[in-house]
This record gives sequence, structure tokens and C-alpha cells, in this order.
Amino acid sequence: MNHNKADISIPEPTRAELEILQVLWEFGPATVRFVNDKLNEQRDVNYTSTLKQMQIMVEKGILKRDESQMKHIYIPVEAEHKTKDQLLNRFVHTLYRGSASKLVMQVLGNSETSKEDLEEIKEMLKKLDK
Amino acid sequence: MNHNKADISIPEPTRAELEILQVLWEFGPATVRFVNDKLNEQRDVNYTSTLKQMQIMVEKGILKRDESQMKHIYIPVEAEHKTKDQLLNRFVHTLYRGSASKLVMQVLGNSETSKEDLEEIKEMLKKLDK
DNA sequence: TGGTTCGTACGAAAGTTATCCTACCTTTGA
DNA sequence: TCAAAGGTAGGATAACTTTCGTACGAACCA
Repeated sequence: MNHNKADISIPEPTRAELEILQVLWEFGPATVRFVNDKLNEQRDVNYTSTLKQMQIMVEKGILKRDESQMKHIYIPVEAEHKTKDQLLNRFVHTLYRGSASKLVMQVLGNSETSKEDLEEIKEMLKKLDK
Repeated sequence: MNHNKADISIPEPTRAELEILQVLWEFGPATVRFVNDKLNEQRDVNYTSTLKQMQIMVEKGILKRDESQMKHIYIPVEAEHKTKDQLLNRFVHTLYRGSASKLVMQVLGNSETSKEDLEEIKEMLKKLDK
């Protein structure tokens, strides 16, 4: 379902763009200042760098913005879930020939996957089975 | 386990590099000609483009090559599984704050995930539970 | 034996990404 | 009121990626 709809979506965000999206997804629509402050909790970024990135993201259609105030408010165009689905699909497609079960197998076999996560996954599947 | 070992690995392959790796993983060590032919089954690429890419990958340490013959044979330095684990870890880290179970949840909720895959995943988990 | 094919090497060039400088405008508060 | 702080806009630039043209040597075969 919605196969075509997914195909004509927004361009895939770059690494830096994804960082910005994460902030907006977590905290909701925000100013450049807010996003930049959040980014700087993790690494050094100049304010104008973040500004430029977000401006580009508007051009690309990844973000829209409310310019009614001097401090523009930036908003993701697509919902978090939808964008992540797209990225996930591309990932599964690229690395696992589209086989989601192969991906999950890799997750289960991955040494970095924590015991807690494995437990949660099992629980999820149990519920799914009911 | 092996946390550090994973961290000091090979640089992350780019998109074009990944395409080449896929071919080598599937068919084993091969010449540029072979890889290029495989790539051209999917899209147009000039022979010298593929050659250049593979040469760069040798420089980066992603591939090694056997030059004993005129037709050089290219070989991935890291095993398929290891490289995919790295990419998977980065993916989970970037999009799901490192939570593999969140990733699996997304897979299960993704409309592109086929019923067959869902069944396989359930089967896998059942076995894991034993 | 010489031309056509097939191989590698090297570098140029275009596109993308990421970063930040400078200019300039608006707001604020001493 | 005017200087400082904080905002946006718009290049410039550097690094990386991707692609391919050109050069040139080796091998094949008519």
C-alpha cells in the first residue's frame, strides 16, 4: 500500500541534515538558535553553519519555515516515522536486497546488540504472535 | 565483546563503493571488467569509472588486489558480515539512538515489509527462544 | 606484423556536502 | 539614542565523491 507515494518523496537527508531533523523531531518546531545549541551539546558547530544547513533544507523541501516572526521557526515537512521508513527501506534494499528478515537476523547476530534489546525484541514478537 | 576492534575498522564505504562491494561479496574476488559488467546490468557506468573507483578503494584499504596477472583481481579486505555489522551499527546509532529493538519495531511497522518477511522473523525469534 | 581489443594509470572536471566569513538588518537595554 | 547582541542572507571555500577522457602498454589474431 502507498508504494508510489513513498517513491516520490523528499530527497534523502544527508548526515548533517539528519542531525538537525533529530532535534526537530525530538523537540518539535524550533529556531536555528535552539537547534544549534542542541547540536553544540554534542560537537562544535558555528551558528551560521547550522543556519545555512537549515536554509538549504528548506530549499530542498525537507523543512518548511514560519517567517511571520523575525526568528524563523523551522518544521520538518515529513513526519519522523515516514522519513525513517524511507531510510530504513533504502538501507534494507541496499544491504539486504530488500529482505527485512535478513536485516533482523543481522541485528540478532550483531555483537553490539545488547541483551536488553534482544529481550525486548523477543517480547515484541511474542505479542505479535498472539 | 570486540568493541574496540570494530571501532578502528575501515572507512565507511560510499554509495558507489558499496555497489562494488556487493558484487564482490556475491561473486567473490573479481576483475574490474567483471564488476563493471555486473554494474551495467543495473545502470550505465563507464569502464574507467569502475576502474577508478576500485583503485581508490585499494588506496583506502577497502579492497586489496592480486597484481600477479595482467588482469588484477580485487578482493574485499573485510568480510561481508563485518562490514554490514558496522553499517548496521551506524544506522541504529544514527536513527534509533543505538536501540536495536526500536529498529526492529520500525521494520515490523513498515508497510514495505512483506508478510513473508514477517513470518520469517517470527520463526527466527521462536527458535531463539528455545 | 601490425591493427584492434583489452588492460592499467593518471588527471581533470563537475557535483555534493559541510563549514564559516562577511554584510546587513532588527531588537534590546544602558 | 546608540552600541551591543542576535537575527537572516548570501557567497567562498575546502574536502570528498563520482565520472570519464586520454595516454599508453600488453595481448590477440587476421
